[in-house]
Amino acid sequence: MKTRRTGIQALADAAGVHPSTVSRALNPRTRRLVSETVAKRLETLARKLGYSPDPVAAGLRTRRSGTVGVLIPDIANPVFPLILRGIEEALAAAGYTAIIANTDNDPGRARAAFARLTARRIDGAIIATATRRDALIAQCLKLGLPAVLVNRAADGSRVSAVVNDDRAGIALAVAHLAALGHRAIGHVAGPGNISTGQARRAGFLAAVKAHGLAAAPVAVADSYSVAAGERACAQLLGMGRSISAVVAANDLLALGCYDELRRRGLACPQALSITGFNDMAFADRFDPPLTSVRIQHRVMGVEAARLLLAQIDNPRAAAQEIRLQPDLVTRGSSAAPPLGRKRTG
Amino acid sequence: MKTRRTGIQALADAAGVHPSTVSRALNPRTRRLVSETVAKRLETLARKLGYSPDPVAAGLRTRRSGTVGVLIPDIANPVFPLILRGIEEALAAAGYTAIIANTDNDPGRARAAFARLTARRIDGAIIATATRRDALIAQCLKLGLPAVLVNRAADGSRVSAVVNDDRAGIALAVAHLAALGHRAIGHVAGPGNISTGQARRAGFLAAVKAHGLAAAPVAVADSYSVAAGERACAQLLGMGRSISAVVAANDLLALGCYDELRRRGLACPQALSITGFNDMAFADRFDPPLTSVRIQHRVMGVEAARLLLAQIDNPRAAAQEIRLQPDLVTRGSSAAPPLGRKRTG
DNA sequence: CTGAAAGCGCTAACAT
DNA sequence: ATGTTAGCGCTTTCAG
Repeated sequence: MKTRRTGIQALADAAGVHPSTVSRALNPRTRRLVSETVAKRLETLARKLGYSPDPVAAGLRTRRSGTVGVLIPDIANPVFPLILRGIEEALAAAGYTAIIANTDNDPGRARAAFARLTARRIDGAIIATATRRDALIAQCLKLGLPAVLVNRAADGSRVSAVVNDDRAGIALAVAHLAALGHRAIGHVAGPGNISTGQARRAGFLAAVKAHGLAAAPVAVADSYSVAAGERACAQLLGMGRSISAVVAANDLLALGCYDELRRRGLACPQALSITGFNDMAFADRFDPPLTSVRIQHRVMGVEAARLLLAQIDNPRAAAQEIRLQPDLVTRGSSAAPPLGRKRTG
Repeated sequence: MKTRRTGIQALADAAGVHPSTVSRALNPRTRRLVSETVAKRLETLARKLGYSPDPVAAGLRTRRSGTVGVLIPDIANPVFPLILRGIEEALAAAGYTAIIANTDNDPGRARAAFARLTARRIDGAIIATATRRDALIAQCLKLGLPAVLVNRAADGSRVSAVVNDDRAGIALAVAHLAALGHRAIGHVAGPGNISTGQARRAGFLAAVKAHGLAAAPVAVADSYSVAAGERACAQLLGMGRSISAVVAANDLLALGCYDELRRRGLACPQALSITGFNDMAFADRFDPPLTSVRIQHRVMGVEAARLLLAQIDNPRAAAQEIRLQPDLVTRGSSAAPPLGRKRTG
């Protein structure tokens, strides 16, 4: 004996009007089509009967699901929960629901996740997994599905994106180290096929040059992970170049550097200074506390959601890029270089 | 001129059969109602035309959305992303999609989030936000909505839950400290209205008694956060009881203890040992590395999803509780007590 | 301003 | 084994 959920029909009966009138009255967009008195009455009645519209049924008709897909490379990376918060906040305020999918940095999983999302008729996608030339982006474009990239951009800006000013961020780190007296700085770069990896690397080289610093060796990590950071750091230190600091392209890579230093019995920051990027949660708790480029995680999410909603409203609007300014949080992992230039190779 | 998405009708036309035949052929559950030859043909055709069924439209008819709501208290707490992974994995394998909602530990937000989820016609809910007597649980019961609690349980087991064996976990921590020689141990407890807070506290007192240890002061934190841990730790140390170790009810609280110790100029573990609970990501990176009770995050999520799916299939099945066994990860925050009994109050 | 009627894409009785 | 016929709950022409 399941009591039938009160639908638009029940309301119409109770109010003695036609269902379509109810629909019009309760939908903000069409409310003005109905007389004020009736609208008011229906609203009261709706509250009394505990009526709530069914967005799914409505979506079948309007071809709008009120949902947005969010692709995240790795939810265990503490940067993303914060971005998510911003996204959900802005989306919820507009009556939208986020459907989150993890890709584990795996293009295959990403494709599968994306397929499930489109099957669910998402109205748009926020993509945090983008590589510089990403198949998913091409697909969104082809499908005419509104999409916004977050944190990472793609080559050729055919799609909107909210990113950090990576070059500026890295410049802050390099300037900080230079001010401490470092003259030879290395870089553990992120993957070259991801915009942040590429931009931070370019930013690093530019900053080093701007400060007139010495040889600046670079080792590229093959993913944003602690293990990859450790490997890249080993490679960097194995180049036989004397450096007194390492700028890592993100915090996980920086932690990998910690590990490699420990393995070699080198103290941070006494032997080598390390800086990270993202200022992830608990970065201040690490040993040593990590100097890192702080980004506006939450704002990034909020802006991405805004951009997407705007694009859903007006699909033909031009793509735009929002670039957020980071700042530097100085902590214990960076200090003046050892006095005698130290050979670390 | 948007090319109309190929629907079941288009397929039917192309194959020269009736739409319902297509439906039957493509739905695993009804596939056996249709002749093998036709089924095969339709499958091929579907692939060729790039047809994919619309679960939303189907759901309108079947009253099943294929979605599950997941309520998380705080996605920035690193325990939850890991649980989520397990949930999504198991759900995706069954063709279900998770819709995640953050409540920020706020009952008001929880209610709102829950309302949005039910409006979306979720088939069930996984609740990680439960207090011991939770309004949401009552509501699920009333609505007949399948629900499973994860990590936290509720009083009275009217609903299924997947939890840790908290008493066993705390017992491991106490046993470890006792083995190191600690005779006076304090506890920073979690909120009393959350099952984990209550169970770990009870487990602590039981373990202390079982080991024949001395007076065991307890301070209760009003939330699972670093700040609350710091306050509770201050309270604990202010009781004027001499203790040499603190068992914290979770890792964030343990970090709060770190802060309070630092404020007082007390070294951990030299002056006071600290243990946490959850073994959150990066606990091994803290200063000092945190001894913590490790829980089976991912398994917890997987089992919760399983339980929920079973309940969706058979809504009248009895509630059951799965209790997972934790173990202890020993790190630098716990050591033998100082030789002369130290007065910390 | 409101009612009537059609239909979004699919599934589920009920035929046949 | 397949076709017929409704209809899920809502929105949207089109009339009046």
